[in-house]
Amino acid sequence: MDNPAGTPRGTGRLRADARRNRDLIIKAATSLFAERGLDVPMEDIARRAGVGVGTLYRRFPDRESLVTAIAESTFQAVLERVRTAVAEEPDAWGALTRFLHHSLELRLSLRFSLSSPGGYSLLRSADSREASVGLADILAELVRRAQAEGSLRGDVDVGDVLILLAGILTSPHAFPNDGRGDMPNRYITLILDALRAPGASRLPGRPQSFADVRPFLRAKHQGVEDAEEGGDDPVRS
Amino acid sequence: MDNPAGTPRGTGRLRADARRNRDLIIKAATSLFAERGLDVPMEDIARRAGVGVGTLYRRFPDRESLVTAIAESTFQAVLERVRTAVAEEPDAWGALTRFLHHSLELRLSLRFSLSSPGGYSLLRSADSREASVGLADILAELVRRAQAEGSLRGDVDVGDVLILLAGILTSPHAFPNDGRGDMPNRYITLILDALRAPGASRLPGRPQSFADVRPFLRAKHQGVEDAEEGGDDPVRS
Amino acid sequence: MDNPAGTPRGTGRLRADARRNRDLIIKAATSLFAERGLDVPMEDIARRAGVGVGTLYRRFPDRESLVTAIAESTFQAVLERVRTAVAEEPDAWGALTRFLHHSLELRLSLRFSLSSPGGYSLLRSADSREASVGLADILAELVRRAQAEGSLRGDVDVGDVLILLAGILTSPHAFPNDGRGDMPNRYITLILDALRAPGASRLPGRPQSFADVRPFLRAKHQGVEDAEEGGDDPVRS
Amino acid sequence: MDNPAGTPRGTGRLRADARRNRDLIIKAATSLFAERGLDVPMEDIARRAGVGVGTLYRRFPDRESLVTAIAESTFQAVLERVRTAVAEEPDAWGALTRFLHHSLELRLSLRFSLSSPGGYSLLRSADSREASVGLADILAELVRRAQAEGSLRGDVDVGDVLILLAGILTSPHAFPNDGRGDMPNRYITLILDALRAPGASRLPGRPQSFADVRPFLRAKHQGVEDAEEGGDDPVRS
DNA sequence: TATGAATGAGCATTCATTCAT
DNA sequence: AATGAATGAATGCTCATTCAT
Repeated sequence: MDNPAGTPRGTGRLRADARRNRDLIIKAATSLFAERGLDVPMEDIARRAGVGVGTLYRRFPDRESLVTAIAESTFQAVLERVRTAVAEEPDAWGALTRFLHHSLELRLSLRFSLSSPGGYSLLRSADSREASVGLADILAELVRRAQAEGSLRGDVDVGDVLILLAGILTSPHAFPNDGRGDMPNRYITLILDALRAPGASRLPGRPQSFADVRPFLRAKHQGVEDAEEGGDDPVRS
Repeated sequence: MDNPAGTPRGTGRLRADARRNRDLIIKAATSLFAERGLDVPMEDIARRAGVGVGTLYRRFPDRESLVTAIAESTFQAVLERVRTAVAEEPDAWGALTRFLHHSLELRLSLRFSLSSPGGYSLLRSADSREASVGLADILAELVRRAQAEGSLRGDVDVGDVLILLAGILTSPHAFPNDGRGDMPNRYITLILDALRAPGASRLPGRPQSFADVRPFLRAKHQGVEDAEEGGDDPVRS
Repeated sequence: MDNPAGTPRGTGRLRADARRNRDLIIKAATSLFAERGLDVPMEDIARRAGVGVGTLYRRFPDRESLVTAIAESTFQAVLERVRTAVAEEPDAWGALTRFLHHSLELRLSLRFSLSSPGGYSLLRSADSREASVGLADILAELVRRAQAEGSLRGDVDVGDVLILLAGILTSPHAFPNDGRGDMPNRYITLILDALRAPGASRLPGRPQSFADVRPFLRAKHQGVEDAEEGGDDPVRS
Repeated sequence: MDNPAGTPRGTGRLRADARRNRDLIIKAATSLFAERGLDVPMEDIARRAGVGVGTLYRRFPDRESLVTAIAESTFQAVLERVRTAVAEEPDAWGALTRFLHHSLELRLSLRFSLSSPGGYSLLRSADSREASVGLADILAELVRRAQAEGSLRGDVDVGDVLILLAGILTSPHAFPNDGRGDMPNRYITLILDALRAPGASRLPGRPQSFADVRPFLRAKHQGVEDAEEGGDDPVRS
C-alpha cells in the first residue's frame, strides 16, 4: 500500500500519476486550509490542485480523511524535525526550544491540524498512527530530560506544552499577514519563558500528559444535540 | 431587573415575556457559541432557547447582530470586572492577575468574542463602542503601571497580553468539559509567569499595542479569496 | 353587521375608532400597493397605518380580503366618476374620454386592483358585488351609445376597452416617477385613438364583453402545480 | 446543434447531458415565468425541468442570471425576427406590423422580459448587450422610415411603441389560456391602429425615445423603500 | 481512471397568520 | 379591542458527496 521505490515498471507508471495528483491535492488543501480554514469547499481545493472533485474524492473519501491525511504528513514533518533537534542539540531545553521555533515553518498547517473550528484533530488521527505515538514519546522524553536537567519547570507535562503551543498556533492574532514574520516566534518565546524552571507561580490543576490532552479532541461538533425547553445554564461556572 | 426608574411596578409586565425570551436566547446562544462555535445553526440556538426561529430573528435580525450583542454584554461585564480589580487591588500586577483569572467566568463568551473562526469580533464591534475604548485604556494603563512597579516585563504591551490570552481562551484544549474546571486558570497562570518581569528571553519583534492587534481581527474567513483557475501553488515555498 | 347611520350612542363611539383605523389601513395599503406592489409585507402596511398587525388582521382576516376591499372602494370611486361623466357629458364619447382620463386619479390603485402579479382581482371581487355590476352596466351602456353615435368603432366591446386600459395602467413604464405626469394621459389618449370609429384594421378575434374578460382573472397563481418529468412544451404556439 | 466546428462528431457527447439539462431548465423556466411570473420558486422550475435544484444553480448561480439568460435568448430571437421582417417587407409599416404580430410567438417570454413585477428587465440586461442596441437601432430606424413614408403618426417614438406593446404583453387579460389564441393579435392590431398616421388626437407629453424609456425599468420593487417609524401618511394628500 | 455534472440535505432568513397580554 | 410577540412554513442558495460518461 505504501510501496516505495522498487515497483515493477508497468504499474509504477500509473501510480506515478496518481501519486502526483495526491500530492497536488495535499498541497492545495494545506494552503487553503491555512488561508481560509478547514471548511473550504472541496471544490475549491480540487480546483487549486488542478484536478476534478471526483479525483479528490477518489483519493480522500471525505473531508475528514483529507484533513487527517494532512495532519499526518504534517506530523511526519514535525517528527522529523524534533528528531533532528534532539540529535543535534546538546541539552533538552535547547532541543525543545529549537523544535518549537523551527516548527513554525509548519505553523499554518499545524494551526489547523492541531485543533480547529471544524473539530478535526491531528491528535485523534495521530493517536491511531504511529507517527503520533512516536512524537508523543519523543516529546515526553524531552520533557523528562529537560526537567531532569533543571531547565523546564517541574509542574508541567507534555500536554501542557501542547496546549500552550496550540493556543498560539491557533490564534490568528499571532499570525499577521503583514511583514511581521517574527510575531509567532515572539509568542513562542514567551511561552518558553513560561515553561522555564523554576515556575514563578504555583499552578492550579495537575500536569497534563499526552493522554490527558487527547480525549478532549472530539469529532466535528464538540457539543451534543440539545433540546431542553430553556432551563439549565450550560455556562455554569 | 432592568426596569427603568419611573415605571409603575406592574407595567413592565407586557414586555416581560419578550424580555425573558431575549434573555433565554442570549443564554442559549452564549452557551452554544462557546460549545460549538459561532457558526451553530440559528435553529439550534432557537431550540435550546425554547423559542421558534422567528422569535430569534425578531430580536436579532441576523447572526451578526446576535453575536455582536453577546460580545457587547460580555465586554461590559469584563469592563466592570477590570474596574473592580483596579479599584480593589493595591498594585497593578495584582489587578492584572485578578482580572485575568476572574474573567474566566466569561471565558467561554470571551473565547468566541475575542476572535473566532467565524470572524465576528468583539473588538470590531467594541471598537465602535466606548466600552472597548474604555477597556483598552484601562488595560493600557494597567500595563504601564505594572511595568513601572517592576512586576510586568518591559518588553510587552497590551496587545501581547491579549494575544496570549486569546490564544488560551480560544483553545478548546484548555477547556475540558469534565471536572477539571481549574484548567483554564492553569494556563492563565502560566501566561502570567511568561509576562512577569524580568523576562528570561529577549523577545523577537516589537511590543504590540492595542492598535497593533486590532487590525488582525478580520471578517469572515481569515484568509483571502482565491480563484486561480489552475496551477500556482502559494504554499510551496 | 353593516349598520349605517343611526347607531346607539354607546356603541357608536367605539365604532368610530374602529372606522378610523380601517380607513387608515386602507389608505396605507393603497399607497403601499401602488408603490411596492400587492406583495408588501402586512407589517409594513400596519406600520404605515400606525396600527399593530393584530389590528390589521382584525379588520381584514387575510391579504386577499384587504386587496379586495381596496379594489371595492376604488371601484366605488370609479363608479361615481363614470356616473358623473355620463351625467355631465353631452355625448357618449365625451363621457368615455372623460372617464378614462379622469380615472387616472385612481391609476395607481387601479393598476393593482385591475390585475396584478399576485392575481387578486378587482373584477372577481367586484363580480360578487353590485358595484361591479353597476360599473359593468354603465360601461356597457356607454359603449353601446358611443357606437350608436358613431364615435366608437363597432368591433369592440367593454372587455376590450378594459383590457387595453389595464395594459396601460399596469405598465410601470407608463408611470414615470419624474415630472412627466402627463405620460399616462398620453397613452390613454393613444388608446382612445385606437378605439375611435371607424377602426382602421380588421380585428382578429371577437369583441370581448365584460363577462368574457371576467373569467381570466384567476386567483393567486395563474398556473397550476406541475410535475412533468420534462417533456411537454407549455409555451406551445 | 451547437457543436463547434472542428470537433469529431462523437466527442460533443459528454457535454450533451449538461446541454440537454440546460435546455430543459430554460424551457421550464420560460413557461413558468410566463405562467406564474418571475418569482416562481426555483424549486418549481427545477422540478418541471426534471432536475434537482442543485443542477439549476450550477447552470445559473442565481435567479437573476436565469431570468437574464432567458431574456437574452428571447432578445436574440426577436432581433432575428425584426431583421427578417425588415428585409422581407417592402415598407416600414409592413415590417413593423409583421414584427409586432410575429413576435407574438415570443409573447410570453417577452411579457416577462420586457418588464415585470420582479423587476428584472430585458432592457437592462440587453442594455449591456449589443443585441439590445441592435434592436433599439433597428426599431428606431423602422419608426423613422414609417414616419417618412407617412404610415406612422409623427408624434410618437420608439419608446411609445414599446410602452404600448409592453402594456399589452404584460397584461394577463390579453392572454387567455383557452382557445382564443388570437386575442393578443387583437390588441396588437388595436395598438397599431392607435399608432397609424395621422393620429386623431393631439397627444400630451413628448415622444419617448428608447433612452427615455430605459430608465424606468427599475430594480426589484417599483416603489421606494419606506420605513417611517410612525405617523406620517404619504398618501393622504 | 479522471472528470465534472447531478443530487439533495442543510441553513439563513422572511413573512403571513395566530395568540397571549 | 389593540397590540406586538411568537410561530413555523416557505424559499433562496450552498456544498458535500455520488455517479454517469
